Amino acid sequence: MSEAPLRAPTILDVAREAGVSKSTVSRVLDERLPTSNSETAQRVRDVAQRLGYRRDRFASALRRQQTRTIGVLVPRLTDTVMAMTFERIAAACARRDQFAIVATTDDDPLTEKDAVERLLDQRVDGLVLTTARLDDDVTASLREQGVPVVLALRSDGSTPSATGDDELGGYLATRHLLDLGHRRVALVAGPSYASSAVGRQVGYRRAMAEAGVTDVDGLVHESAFSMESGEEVARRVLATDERPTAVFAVNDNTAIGVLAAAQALGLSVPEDLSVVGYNDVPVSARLPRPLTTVRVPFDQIAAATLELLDETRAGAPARHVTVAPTLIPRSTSARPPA
Amino acid sequence: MSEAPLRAPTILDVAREAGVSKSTVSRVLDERLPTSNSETAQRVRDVAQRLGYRRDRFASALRRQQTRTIGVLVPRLTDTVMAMTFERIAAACARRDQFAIVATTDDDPLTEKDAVERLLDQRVDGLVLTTARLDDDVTASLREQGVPVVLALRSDGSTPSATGDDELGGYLATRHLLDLGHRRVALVAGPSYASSAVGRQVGYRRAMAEAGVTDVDGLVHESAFSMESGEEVARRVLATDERPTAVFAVNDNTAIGVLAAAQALGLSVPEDLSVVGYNDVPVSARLPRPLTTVRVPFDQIAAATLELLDETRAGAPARHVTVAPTLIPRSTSARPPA
DNA sequence: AACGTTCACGGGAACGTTCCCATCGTGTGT
DNA sequence: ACACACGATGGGAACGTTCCCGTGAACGTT
Repeated sequence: MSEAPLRAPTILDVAREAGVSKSTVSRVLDERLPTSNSETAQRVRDVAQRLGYRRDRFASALRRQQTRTIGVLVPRLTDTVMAMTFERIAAACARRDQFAIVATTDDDPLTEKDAVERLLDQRVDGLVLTTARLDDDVTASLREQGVPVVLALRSDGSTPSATGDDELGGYLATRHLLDLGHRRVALVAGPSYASSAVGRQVGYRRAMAEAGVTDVDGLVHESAFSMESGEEVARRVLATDERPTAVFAVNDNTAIGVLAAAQALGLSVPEDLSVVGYNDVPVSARLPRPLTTVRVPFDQIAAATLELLDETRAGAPARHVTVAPTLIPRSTSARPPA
Repeated sequence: MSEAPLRAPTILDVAREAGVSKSTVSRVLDERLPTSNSETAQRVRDVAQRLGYRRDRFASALRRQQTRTIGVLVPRLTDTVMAMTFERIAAACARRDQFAIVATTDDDPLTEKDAVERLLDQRVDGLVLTTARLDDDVTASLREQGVPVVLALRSDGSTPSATGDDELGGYLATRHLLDLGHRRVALVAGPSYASSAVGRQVGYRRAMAEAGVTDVDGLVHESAFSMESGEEVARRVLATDERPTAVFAVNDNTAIGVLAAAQALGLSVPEDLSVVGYNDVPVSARLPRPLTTVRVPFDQIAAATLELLDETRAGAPARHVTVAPTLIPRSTSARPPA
């Protein structure tokens, strides 16, 4: 039998109770102004606290014309990389008293259009896209509408972006395999519309060239980012006569697919085949055979993303932040068979 | 050099352009009213479309006193089960012109308090909790505040809830192993504060009792829901003399941990040990040894959740919806060693 | 033809906040 | 003692929408 308060207390209730005007309350409670410690301010804060006042962000947003909410677009949240990225962005938002909302595109341009609309309907102050395609134009159309946009994880060359250094990561992964003595190192590459996949491939090629392996085209196999396609591609690649002794997969999902294919073909890892993934998603460390992979500092990317968004809103020129990944050697990489 | 419109068009712009009053525009565009096809209505809609009018949900929410936004609380999004659940809830929301926002608790009561506050700050119309503990009181305190709350995936006995039939699922999983001829079937149970874990254990015990295995207490081992704790528990359990020939793990993560432990101990699956998981997260089908598991219809749960939220808002008495899971046999379960 | 009923429409207040501006009291310098 | 500046305060308009209510036109009934 709790008596629910019929109406949430407003700034007027606080004002009346504290014996000041609503303007004063508004000023005291304005988080953007320097906090005053005058007697009045103290009293107002006390009263607000006591009444359980909480600002109506809708009234506030209506007047201020900004919502302190940013929208994040991801292909899907069941992709752990995307879930991690969003989680970190949301946490970074919380720290700066903002809020992050998310919508999924399912990698489909039509769904993406729709998702963008739904985020804009929420009147977000800015948009973070993790879905950028090199062949895409959503960012252009958004910029035309005056919506601040920043890319995370991927870049498109023009829009401000915060990404891992994919070329370095690709280089490190490949170099690790080369250092173990492998020469026939295959790349299960990602789709060419994703800058991250392209970058990793560039790193791979650089490492291979450095090691004197010049003819790599036959070793590079495009795939999607998924486990399914990783498995499918690997089944083909590993069935050939000139089977590679190691595979660098564009991400952990793909690597897991490769591992499944190896298992199915009766190859043991790492004795017959070394595998390196990318991203270090949580499951990677817990696979029956813990996966050698490249760890990306997602929280640095998240933090940078929000800073870039601020800059963009302030009209600064586009800037590109990249953070360095590190190789995490585990049990799926070893010397090649003799 | 695109000339960004300085100001988004408002209802007044539409009214002026269409030669009617703002009231009329508001009525025509009110999605809750039956859509009129009068000439005026047509014209207003055309103009709105042409000007690119989009309703300011902040002004709207301020006046209507409801936001068409619901808040979802999950432990973490990197848990694929939670990501799936949220994705389905968000999709169901989109279908009914609502929006779902999410906050994470990291399974920590303090963080949870904070997350709830942040969702309430967003003035959500209702809250969905996937974090309910049987020993908890957040729901009570929320109800006192007059916030509509429903539970998903877990229940607490009193709050309205939409869950899978965990007892049935536990029964199916265990029965599957028993039918294969196993008798020493261990349960890596989940934490006792989660109704889902408790339900699965009840189902397990029922199946075991039916099969005439009476003394199961020594076969039940509590764990958290994580891969880590699955591995840790399994390392202990599988090292004993009276080693079980099969393990039913409370969820897929735990099962993956069990698989890792088996690998580490040199046991091959399913020859030496059968393993069954729960939830059928995407990775399960793609493990080197695809995991036998129990599939939960998450979209039915999501849809039911939103219906329950409506009911709760309307003041209906608490109702509990459970949906039936199905067993998905894959490669980690087989007859016990002879 | 007078009347009541229905309906579409418009004016204006309200939602809760912010912010511009005017007012007032205090302190400072001359 | 006076002019002036400055800081704290309060009144009121504004943000864009919804919704109550009043007006008048159209229609049907007697």
